[in-house]
Amino acid sequence: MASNAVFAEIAALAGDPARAGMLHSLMDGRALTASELARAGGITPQTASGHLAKLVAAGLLAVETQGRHRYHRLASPAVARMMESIMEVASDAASGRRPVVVGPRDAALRTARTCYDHLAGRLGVALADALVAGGHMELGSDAGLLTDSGMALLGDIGLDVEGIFARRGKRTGRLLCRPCLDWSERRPHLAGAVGAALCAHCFTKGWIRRSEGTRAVAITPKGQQGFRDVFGVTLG
Amino acid sequence: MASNAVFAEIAALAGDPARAGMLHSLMDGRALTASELARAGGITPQTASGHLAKLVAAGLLAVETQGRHRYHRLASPAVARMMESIMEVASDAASGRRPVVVGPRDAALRTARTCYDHLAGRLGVALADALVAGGHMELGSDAGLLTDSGMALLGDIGLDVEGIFARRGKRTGRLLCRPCLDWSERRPHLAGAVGAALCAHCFTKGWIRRSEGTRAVAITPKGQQGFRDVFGVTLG
DNA sequence: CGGATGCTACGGTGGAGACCGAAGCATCCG
DNA sequence: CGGATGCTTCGGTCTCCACCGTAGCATCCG
Repeated sequence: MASNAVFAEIAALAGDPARAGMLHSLMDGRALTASELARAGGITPQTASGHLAKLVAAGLLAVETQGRHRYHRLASPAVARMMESIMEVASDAASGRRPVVVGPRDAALRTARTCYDHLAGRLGVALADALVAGGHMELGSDAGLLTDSGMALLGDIGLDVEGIFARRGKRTGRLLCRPCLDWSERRPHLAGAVGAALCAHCFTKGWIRRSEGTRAVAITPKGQQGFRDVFGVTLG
Repeated sequence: MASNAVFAEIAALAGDPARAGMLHSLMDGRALTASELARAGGITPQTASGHLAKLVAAGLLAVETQGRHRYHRLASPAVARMMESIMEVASDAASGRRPVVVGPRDAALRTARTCYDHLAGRLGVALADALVAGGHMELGSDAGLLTDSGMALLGDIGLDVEGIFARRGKRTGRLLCRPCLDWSERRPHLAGAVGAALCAHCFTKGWIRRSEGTRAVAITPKGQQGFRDVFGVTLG
């Protein structure tokens, strides 16, 4: 089968430490310049340039030139899903070998971070738990479902729920949640179209703010209040 | 982050052509001997032995010794999901470059095959379509949902629907479908716990039969009738 | 226009690992 | 017991590719 060669090629591209580091740093959905990615991969710009050319040629990354900068981002949600699924296996492997030692530097990441286009970490898991507990969502290992009350709740805080379904859900209404295993909490959180919309909404409402040069996000005072009032979620 | 190294290691393991071939041949969920896998990877047994040792050590494969044979299988559904997601990206990449040339040898595979633990190919897609058309299932890009009538339908043909939920769906009932993009049809089909149960049921009922040494499955005359009567699905 | 910055192209070096042949160990069978 | 089969270990070869230094091209800025 010819598809086997392409499969191996894609996996091998993700399998180099430097490239993996670059891809990893793009998992928050933003676009970064070649220099920033070189730093993320721990290599010189000229080496990174070669790697980035390969990744773009293979369709893993999309690139956009802006002046003398070249901004790279993940080419599609499919690439992000691939990364997530590899992380899941890697997480299983790592936990099987060692009792999961993580440094204190990861504290911010563990509290709240973006995972491509949705929220992860303790915040992401807590939100998912709250939605389930409140009867707003059902979440299994393979799929998630937004209930009528969940649709109403998200509509109340100003989310354009119908718009999400119109854009992404071609053949049905109201589901389109997707569980995404959290590597730090080892519990599913809310991904998919609904997760992405909720995350974007938190940014525009000023509930969370990106931290410089990391996937971690900071919860603003306004966010503390919002998460408590709407979802009953309080994070230390 | 230390997790980055593990990530790269896992991806690199999948990124070698020989190992990719072996993993690919295990995607039907069966367990194969080291010799069979060597043939699948196009390498000698002694080379395969080294590869398999690495894959087992990394937790991608599980191994069971039976006499002088060592049977290897995918270690978990997570590994299968990882493979699928890489295939999805590879499929995107390949289709973007070439107009997708597939040989006639793949005809059987395109008609019906197993995808780890569920059905794929024209049969898999047709079943998913039929379930959606009949109002038995809703299927979005991120998730799927079995409706009440779908539960009844599967119960009628003798599927232990409640048992599935008891075993796999810890926190909810009735969803647990998962869409899985079909690389030949480029359409979602039915995966997840429900897809696995349906596939297993088709085997035990004698509707489909494995072909020797391939992921393709043959539809028996009994199956032709069953698929037509229950789902209204007819395949050439 | 001239210097600084961001990125890419080229050439050479070094190391990792995929591969096989030969040989050794366990298991099955007559 | 002795030959055959399945699998693994060891040693050596060879190819591939990640890496960087140097240099060149485009863009921005004073």
